[in-house]
Amino acid sequence: MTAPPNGSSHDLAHPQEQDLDLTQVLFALSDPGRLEIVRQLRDGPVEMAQCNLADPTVAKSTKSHLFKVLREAGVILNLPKGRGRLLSLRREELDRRFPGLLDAVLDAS
Amino acid sequence: MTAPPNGSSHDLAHPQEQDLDLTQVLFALSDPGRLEIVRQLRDGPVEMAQCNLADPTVAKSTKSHLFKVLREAGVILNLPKGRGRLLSLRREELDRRFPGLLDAVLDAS
DNA sequence: TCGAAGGTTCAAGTATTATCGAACCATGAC
DNA sequence: GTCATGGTTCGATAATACTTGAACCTTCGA
Repeated sequence: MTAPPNGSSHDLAHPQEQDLDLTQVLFALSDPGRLEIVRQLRDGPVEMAQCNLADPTVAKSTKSHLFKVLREAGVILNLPKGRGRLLSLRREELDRRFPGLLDAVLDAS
Repeated sequence: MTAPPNGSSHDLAHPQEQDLDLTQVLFALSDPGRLEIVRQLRDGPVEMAQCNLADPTVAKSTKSHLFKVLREAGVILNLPKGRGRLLSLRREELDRRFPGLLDAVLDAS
């Protein structure tokens, strides 16, 4: 097969802005580990490999799961970049859909 | 025993403002049923007996549990009133502790 | 004092989530 | 190619959370 499947590259599913659900977003943010991740993305995209949790003992499959919950809730974007992945907050979409929510959470002590 | 235990009346525990935890609050709000309750308290205190869920089939013990989660997270106040209970949002405390959060959640579509 | 209304708590079963190792896949470096 | 790096997914198990009936408590009204 010489023809590449076109747009292959492990593409993960992201919900559309219109499908974002408030309770799902709140749930995604309601875990300390996931919240920690979100805070790290506050100032811009971060490569997953550089995105470390306070607890260094957590398995990589567990870490992957945390990202999955955030992605499926529509909180973050997880795109392929080189041999790794680039993570970013879906700020604009979240702000449009739930104005003030993300800032309130990020600003909270 | 003629002497009443003084301040008896089924007093439920409520966390202090300083002990409110963001992730716990977010978790409490991340359930559709609980969110529904919180919305009903938006415009002021409501007696529990008048606080009904969309789904009328839910058992009273289940309902009680929903209120418990909200209370233990510090989202609502649950005080005795007559033979029932009066529920209210802990608005001021939540606003002080997590500015903008409650409004963002309540205003969300 | 008795009964009914309104709620909490307990115990037990069910469902959902978290966690991890192992297997697997893609990319870039060589 | 081959190998190491970086991640995802799967399957299993542990931990949480949800749901409910039963038992119980308190308050109001008769």
